[in-house]
Amino acid sequence: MKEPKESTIGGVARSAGVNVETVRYYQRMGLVPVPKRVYGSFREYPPAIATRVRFIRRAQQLGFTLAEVKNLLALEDGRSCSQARGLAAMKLASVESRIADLNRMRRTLKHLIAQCGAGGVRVRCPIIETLAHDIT
Amino acid sequence: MKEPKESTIGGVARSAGVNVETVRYYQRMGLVPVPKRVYGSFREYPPAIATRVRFIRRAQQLGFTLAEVKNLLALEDGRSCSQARGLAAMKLASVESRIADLNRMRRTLKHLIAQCGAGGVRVRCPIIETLAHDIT
DNA sequence: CCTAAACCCGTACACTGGTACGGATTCAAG
DNA sequence: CTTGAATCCGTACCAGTGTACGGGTTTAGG
Repeated sequence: MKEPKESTIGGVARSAGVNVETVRYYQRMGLVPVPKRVYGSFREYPPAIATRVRFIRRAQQLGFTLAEVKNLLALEDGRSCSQARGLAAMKLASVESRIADLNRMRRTLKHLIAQCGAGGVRVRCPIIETLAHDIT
Repeated sequence: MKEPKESTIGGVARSAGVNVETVRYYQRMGLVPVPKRVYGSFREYPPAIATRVRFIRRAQQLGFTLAEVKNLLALEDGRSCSQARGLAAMKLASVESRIADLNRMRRTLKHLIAQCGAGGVRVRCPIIETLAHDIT
């Protein structure tokens, strides 16, 4: 048994780049289903589960909490398309607002870096000065 | 004593829109200085501290952890401008990468919403279908 | 068939970012 | 001067997101 089989929890974890315990945690949180045991005692994980775990990680990296991810995932089991659409629209709005914030941050940082590079020796570093006051 | 004085921890908290305990927490974490007591027993908070707390909150909203914020704030005490510049450049890179991720998410969400609105009744909602597979 | 490696499951612990509490002290308005 | 609010400080607790551990079971390579 060199490496865990794809269809086991270990295979899922490896394939999604997370700890086995993390997968189990997501199961406890209701973010991924717990598959049935087949022929014995090990559970059989279909490929969709690894996909789902990867999705969860991506969403987290973008700043969504597990609770929010759970809502996103609920779309999958959702009855109505319009419900899903509404949820997606809300997510879109929050994503766009995040982007706007980050763009402001980005502009400021670029500005600061440019100033810092341009000006010769000053009494205070412009980055230092500005950060102390406002960065939006 | 209708409202706390500006120069007290309560004033700082109110002015920055956070809990007094949060300010104290930031002090423990070394994110804001603990001013000296003057004439007695209450500490005297200069306006810069409220400014700093507001900065911390803004940075947090943009997804920076307190540890990262601490690095940002270290610029203020930093010796060399070039050091500050390097740090700012790293932050800029991470901000830009976040923006790129979010833009991908945004495009996908928009696409999904459009599809959902356009197509009539389908077997499966396109949002649901797509989320299950990839959203990047 | 034997044995190491993986699974299973429950529980405990860890780290972040706070929030709450309680007793002692201090301030300031009436 | 009294009294209620605010400060100070230490400590304890909370939720979120995992990670570690330990003992029992199952699997599969040799």
